[in-house]
Amino acid sequence: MDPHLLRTYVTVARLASFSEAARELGYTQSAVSQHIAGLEQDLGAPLLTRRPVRPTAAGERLLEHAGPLLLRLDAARADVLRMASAPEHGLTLAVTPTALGPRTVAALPAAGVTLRALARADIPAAVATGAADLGLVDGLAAPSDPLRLPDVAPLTTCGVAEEPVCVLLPAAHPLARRPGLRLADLVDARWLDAPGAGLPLDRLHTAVGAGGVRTALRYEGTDLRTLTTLAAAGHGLTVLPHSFTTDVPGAVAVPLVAPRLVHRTELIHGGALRGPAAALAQELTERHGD
Amino acid sequence: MDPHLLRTYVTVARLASFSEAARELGYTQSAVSQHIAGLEQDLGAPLLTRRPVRPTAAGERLLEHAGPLLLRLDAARADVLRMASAPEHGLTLAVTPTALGPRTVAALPAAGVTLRALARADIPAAVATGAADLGLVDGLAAPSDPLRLPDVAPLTTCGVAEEPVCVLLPAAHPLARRPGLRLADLVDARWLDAPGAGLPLDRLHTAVGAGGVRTALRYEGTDLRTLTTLAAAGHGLTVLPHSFTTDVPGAVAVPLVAPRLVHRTELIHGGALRGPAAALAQELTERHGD
DNA sequence: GAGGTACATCAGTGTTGCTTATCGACAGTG
DNA sequence: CACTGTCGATAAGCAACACTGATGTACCTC
Repeated sequence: MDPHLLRTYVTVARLASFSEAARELGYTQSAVSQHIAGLEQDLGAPLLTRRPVRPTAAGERLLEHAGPLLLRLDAARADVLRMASAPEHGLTLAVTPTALGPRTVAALPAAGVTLRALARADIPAAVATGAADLGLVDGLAAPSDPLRLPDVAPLTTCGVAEEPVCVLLPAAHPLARRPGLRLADLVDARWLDAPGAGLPLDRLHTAVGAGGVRTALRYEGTDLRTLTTLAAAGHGLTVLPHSFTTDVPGAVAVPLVAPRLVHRTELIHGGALRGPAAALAQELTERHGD
Repeated sequence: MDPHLLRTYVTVARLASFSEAARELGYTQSAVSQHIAGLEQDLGAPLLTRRPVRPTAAGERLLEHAGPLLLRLDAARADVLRMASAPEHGLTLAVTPTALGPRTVAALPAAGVTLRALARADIPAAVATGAADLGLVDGLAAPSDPLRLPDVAPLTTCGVAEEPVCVLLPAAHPLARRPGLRLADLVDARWLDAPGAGLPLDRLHTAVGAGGVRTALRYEGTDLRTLTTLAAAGHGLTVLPHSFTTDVPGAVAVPLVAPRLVHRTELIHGGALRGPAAALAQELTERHGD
């Protein structure tokens, strides 16, 4: 199970071609063929069907393992390398759109910051591999409850903010006048599924049961403005942290009172914080404590 | 970053000796020395001090990565190998002491089961590497909230039981007559820290703040009877699922009403369930649903 | 300072892992 | 139905690698 073999395996599976994978990896087609043969012999089972090239059942399973495995490997290498190298001057911050609340924005230093918006699931990986110095992830959680993050590497997380979550309803919605909403009131509603821009709905799923959250429209972009516009136009409900629900024309934000969920933002970083990253982390965490 | 090099690195670090590690791994001392040198050259930083042999700062960091990494690697190999081999007859179940509630015990088949009691953190690893067919892990969580498990491999989890948690108090304790307890009532109390037998206290930590849960006595065994005896004798409080708190002489169990936590048990398994493992998993999950 | 222990280094060698070259299987084409 | 191009498997050759065994060197003990 040499990582090199694993790497060629995943590229072969991705490209569905031995020769293409060889080109991409800088090997000859022969070498790739031998890699796969070696892996299959090592594991005692065929991993790919040939012609067309497609993973077998065992191959599918291996693919599920291989991604995180190679990611961790990269993360480990990057992490140790980072310790030896000098601290850079710039500061790169990996964030989700909804993780950048007003308080966080205020804490950013005046210059020298690069913001990198990523999907929620990619932020730990970015921090682990050193693509970002710090990460800000957000999500729904029970009050003072840590978020569930994929652990690609030994990372440190600490909460930096918690605020109420609101349901964004069109102004004309029958429930828009309510002071607070229970999720149970909304079993018949349709939701906006916007994994890139909004908050993930899976937390609502677990709270209300699998069938309870039905999605009306899926938005694959990362723009919050679009999301709120869609919500105002009645294409579906969405949940957002309170500070993101002010000034949305045509829509009303009603706090979600049950289940007791908060919008939680966590700062995540690798081992040793140095330079401007340390200062920002200090700034962000000192108020919240947690 | 060859896994072989990583493996010799961790054994050298563990044994604090090149020669000892060589003996354990079946290499010559020379080979081990070359492995470490290769790794250090690859990463561009010394990983170990010699005489005495001890990890450097970068080495410590690498150690944190190496364990999970090698574990995942083993898990991947075992998982794929399992798909190719025939299903065995026996059924091995990895459990924590408090995960085996009365309903779970009732569902076990009459014969052919091996129970393996492990530390909470080792159960995912055992299931991932195939040391056990199924795992039962428990812990404290918000109602209908999944547990936080270390992800060593792509595993499937599903809830099988939730029940109230109780605080076990000596019968003479001033709060023993209360119908229910809030964690806030217990800020002055001392706790039993029993990671092997009882439930982990870290969940209480997050609920009440870092300083709020102070431990009086640490018990490193895995025997629940000892734990309840210690609690009854006033050596500290402990939290247990309700069904484990009946018939404890000299102690009274009072439900914990705030924060809203339940004792949750989850079944965890690898990819494809076959043979008796599938039957048991079916039996355990069909009632609870989740 | 002699002896012992423990890690580093060097030379030698068998194995591995790659490349080039060739083959067989298959699909599209005239 | 042969012709041709593509794709993966296989064979042979060669260079690099990863071991072993022997030797070197630092440090600790007595």
